[in-house]
Amino acid sequence: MKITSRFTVAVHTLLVIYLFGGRRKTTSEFIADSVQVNPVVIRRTLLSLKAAGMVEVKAGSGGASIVKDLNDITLYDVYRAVDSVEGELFHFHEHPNPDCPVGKNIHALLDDCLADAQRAMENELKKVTLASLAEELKQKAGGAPSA
Amino acid sequence: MKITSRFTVAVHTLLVIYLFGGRRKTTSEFIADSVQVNPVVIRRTLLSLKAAGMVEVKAGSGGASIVKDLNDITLYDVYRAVDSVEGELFHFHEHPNPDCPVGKNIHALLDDCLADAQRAMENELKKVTLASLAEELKQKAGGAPSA
DNA sequence: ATAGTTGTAACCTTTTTGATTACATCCATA
DNA sequence: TATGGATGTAATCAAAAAGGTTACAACTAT
Repeated sequence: MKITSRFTVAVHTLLVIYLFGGRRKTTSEFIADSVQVNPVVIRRTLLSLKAAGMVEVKAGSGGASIVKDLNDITLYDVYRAVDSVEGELFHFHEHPNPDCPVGKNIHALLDDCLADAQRAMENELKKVTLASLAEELKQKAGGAPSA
Repeated sequence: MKITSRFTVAVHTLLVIYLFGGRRKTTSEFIADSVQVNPVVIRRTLLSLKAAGMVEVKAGSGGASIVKDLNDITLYDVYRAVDSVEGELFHFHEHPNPDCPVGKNIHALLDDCLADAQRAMENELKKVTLASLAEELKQKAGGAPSA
């Protein structure tokens, strides 16, 4: 199975707000047009990012803005903010037979390994800040985006 | 989202065959009783493990046996054998708007990071051999399992 | 007041998993 | 060589999760 696209949608959302913030009113509809999903999906994403203290959303008048230093937001933070993985990454079969020596011990045998693997993945996400992505984006997109 | 339990089921299956091989006929039903899933699920698992060259299954008479040195089987090999993750671990939103500087570049920005994260997770799985798990299992289960 | 937005519930569809049933095929052996 | 126990595999089913979509109340700048 794959990790939900909420994660990449959320990163995309932050980058749109960053790049267009100030020059445009970054409404859910505007962002949705860049991500190409339903505006409600973006609103839900913004709620998560707001709960994580990354953005602020103007209720009636519209528009989102970033309220945390992008140097202090890693991909891992975004990944967590939108609950990309609920608890454990690996899905265990739930009722191994406790009357079998394998069934009785399989959890003890695997839990640590699997947790290590998950942690290794998450630690990679911690290495990347939104600031570095934003910087790279600016270079790729050229100094003055127009779309 | 979570990675399919096929993975932990497959590891469990191999360990049952290892621990009881020789003393019992490890049929799909016997293994299913330890894992606590439907025997057909085990048969499908065994087909995957067979295709990966890890086990041999006696068609008519029944029973599976391990045909590869457990030192040469890592958790990663099992993970691959049962297609735990099909391609990319992270699910990307599929149609970002190419007319937006963010939509146009989001893939280029994230693909490497996400691939690194996935690779880090998989590399952890490569560190663990079935032989080490089997050894640990023997210790935990005591020298002479009876169930 | 109004027009444009957000917050949020409700519902639907699609996809994926795994459970289950069913049965043809296979094979050791009695 | 008939048979009983297994496997291989297709066909369904149901449950869970993710997104898409509609709808609308509440909010706010003007």
